[in-house]
Amino acid sequence: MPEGHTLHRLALDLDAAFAGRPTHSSSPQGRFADGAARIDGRVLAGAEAYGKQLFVAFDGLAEQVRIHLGLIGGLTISSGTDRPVVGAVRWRLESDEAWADLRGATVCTLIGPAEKEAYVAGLGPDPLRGDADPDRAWARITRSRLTIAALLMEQGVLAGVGNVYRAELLFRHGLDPFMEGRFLRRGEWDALWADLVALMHVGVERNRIDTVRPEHEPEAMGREPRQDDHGGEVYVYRRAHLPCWVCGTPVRTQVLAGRNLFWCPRCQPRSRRRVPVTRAAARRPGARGATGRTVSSRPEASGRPASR
DNA sequence: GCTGTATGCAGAT
DNA sequence: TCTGCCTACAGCG
Repeated sequence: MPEGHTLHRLALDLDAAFAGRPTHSSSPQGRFADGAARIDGRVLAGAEAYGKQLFVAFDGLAEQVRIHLGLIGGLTISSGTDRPVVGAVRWRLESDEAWADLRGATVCTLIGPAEKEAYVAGLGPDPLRGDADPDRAWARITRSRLTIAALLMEQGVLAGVGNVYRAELLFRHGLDPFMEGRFLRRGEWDALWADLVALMHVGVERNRIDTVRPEHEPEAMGREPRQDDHGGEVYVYRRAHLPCWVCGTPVRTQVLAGRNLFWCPRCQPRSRRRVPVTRAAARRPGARGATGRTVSSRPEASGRPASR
């Protein structure tokens, strides 16, 4: 579920459902019992996302709830009076009209203002925030020897971009994921940032990730819409070995920095400025370039084929 | 019922 | 660079 657009959408939805209203908090699962007790009965002041972090403030309390959904966490908001506890609910937030359940988050805790400031300071610019300064990200990228694919997912470089947006963004701009950040041109970065801002705003509106251009939408191509848990229409994410919507070439996949990377080898041709195959990476059988710093010329020799 | 996988990240090694 | 965490769900038997 959670890339930056999910958290910003949740902040909006929490505000709409709870802001300005007295709330009741509990922790059926127990792991947020202390925090829930501190905020129980307070009026919710507002929710705010920064990258993949979600902060919830309450009237008369300097501390805020900090939530990070991790890979599998979810926060659902519902209305109505029938409110069964289903599964492991870390935090339940209720008003007279609405209720929200948090499950599976890696972080749900109360933090003070200084602590919040420290977390936010460690994040790169968030394309979904009006106060974002893309030059901060550019400064990191343009002097980095890491792959552009790895850099886009680095939260200290860019806040809120995850595995789907990074793969789709690189595809839309025809960029080799393995190109070193320092070889990205300023004009290319400006285009990437502008595209991210637009794509992620669409993500917030639709509450899903859609990245295909009008001419590649299912209706335009006469194909079935994507039917899986993501819902969104994408070019390469999780489409390994399937034909590229643009050129028909099978989409490729490879593990990079512990995550599955997807790209079209034809639409995103190899850059002469891609991360070189170092002697060490070539010699060591296990070397797979997991940091994004080095890359094996024969990923299938790594002992763990990407899939198939 | 079990296994594998997932839009993430921290901490150990 | 690897493992662990937390939950849900698809795919398998």
